[in-house]
Amino acid sequence: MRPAPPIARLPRTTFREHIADRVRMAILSGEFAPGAALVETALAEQFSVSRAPLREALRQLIEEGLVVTVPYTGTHVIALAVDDVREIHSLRTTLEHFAFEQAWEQRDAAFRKELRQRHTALTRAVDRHDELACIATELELHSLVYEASGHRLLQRSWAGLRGRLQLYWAAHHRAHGTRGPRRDAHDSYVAAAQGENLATMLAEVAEHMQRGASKTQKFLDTRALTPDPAITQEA
Amino acid sequence: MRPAPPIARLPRTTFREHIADRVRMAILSGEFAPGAALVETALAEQFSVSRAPLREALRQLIEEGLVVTVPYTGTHVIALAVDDVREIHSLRTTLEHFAFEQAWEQRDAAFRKELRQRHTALTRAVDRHDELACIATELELHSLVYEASGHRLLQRSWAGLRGRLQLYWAAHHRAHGTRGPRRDAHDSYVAAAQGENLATMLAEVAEHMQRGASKTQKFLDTRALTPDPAITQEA
DNA sequence: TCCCGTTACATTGTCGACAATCGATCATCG
DNA sequence: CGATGATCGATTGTCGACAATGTAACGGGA
Repeated sequence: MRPAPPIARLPRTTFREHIADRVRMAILSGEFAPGAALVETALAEQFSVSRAPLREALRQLIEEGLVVTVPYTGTHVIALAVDDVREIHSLRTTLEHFAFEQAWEQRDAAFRKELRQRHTALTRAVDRHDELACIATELELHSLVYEASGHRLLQRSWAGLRGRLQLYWAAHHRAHGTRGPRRDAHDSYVAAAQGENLATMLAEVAEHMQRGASKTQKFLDTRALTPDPAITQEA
Repeated sequence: MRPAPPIARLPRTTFREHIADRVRMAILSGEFAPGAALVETALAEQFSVSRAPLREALRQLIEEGLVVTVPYTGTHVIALAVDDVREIHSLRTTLEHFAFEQAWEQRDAAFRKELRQRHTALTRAVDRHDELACIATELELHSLVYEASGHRLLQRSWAGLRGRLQLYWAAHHRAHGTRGPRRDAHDSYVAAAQGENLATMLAEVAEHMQRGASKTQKFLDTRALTPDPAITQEA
């Protein structure tokens, strides 16, 4: 019936979703630094909405693991601890292994094209020395395999991990000055993802994560990451 | 000062958490069947609270993936589709593999004792033909390795999976009459978990899940699971 | 009979105000 | 001077009412 516009949903109709996106972006970009207090009344006024939709947006971010709130006391952006970063890397390795196993046989021309496109976007961000774009494009590149897997539950788990990863990368960037990957850091990753040997790809993923973990460890040796252990995430 | 009661937190102080627990239990026990509409005003009156804390509780359940809500239209308990069940089994195999890898070296006497206790609880539930207790105790048994892994992020992913698994088992039970595992279904699982061969344990996990998946397939061949494809979960 | 516009109802979204609780500050007492 | 208790401010929790929206029933016309 329709001329088939690629609009799945009309523009966001509820404040809650819009605000959740805004606050999430503010947190992940570092505008709200880890450990910072998020006051509902202030945020509500800033976004020109009532506290009700703002609270629901915050509740969503709580479930995503980006903020924590203590009843009657306050809400804070989480401050990742050392163990959390280790957990991110280890679980991410497992999930991305699984994602490639699921997606391997479903790869097609569109997959390879999209892979190259996202890799190009990442490379350009590196060339531009645009750290924020580096984080975004690198996440996009790694997200592709999760999308290609067609595994919704896996994508859900990845989404929970992705937020923390972005949060950590942003913190790393602000603290360490630079964080982005070397220009050729993903060449072997992309090449393996287009190849025909799954085992090679899995090994590449493991090595890729290992590089990230060792860089993290080196970073952590110089400075502590969490100023206030009380704001850390809990189980 | 105190006689040291093991109270980490005083009794729940906010309605939101209490209500979230109540509604979640009602869904998982089948009191609110898959696809059923959850009306905020009705639930608010049922729990004798305002809609504000009830909505926040629902928002939490949405993030957990137990209910979906369409703006201005309605909220429904999700109805698992066939693919969802497959996804549950495949992702669960991956996560439980990873959990055993993480927990393997940390197993101690307390772990083995707890393992036997939970296995005994499950066996007794089977003997009692208490299907609800079967579901709960089997989940408890499998949860042990996630707890023992000490991996909070992994536990978070498992929590998201666990709810769906319980939901599916409950639906399976109501539809198929019986669902509980055979009395000896977990003997080899528990034995391997106490053994010294990690590879054996991982194989046992894979086989255990395979049994569940095949049982599911047999079940799905006889009757459809999702009456209304509109209420299914989305990415 | 079928189609379509209209209307009414049900449900969720949003708002502003008030209550409950927590943390810190300050006064008081030993 | 230190410790203890009360007070105050700040923040979140909760409430009831109203607005926006979607769905379905209803009625009119071809």
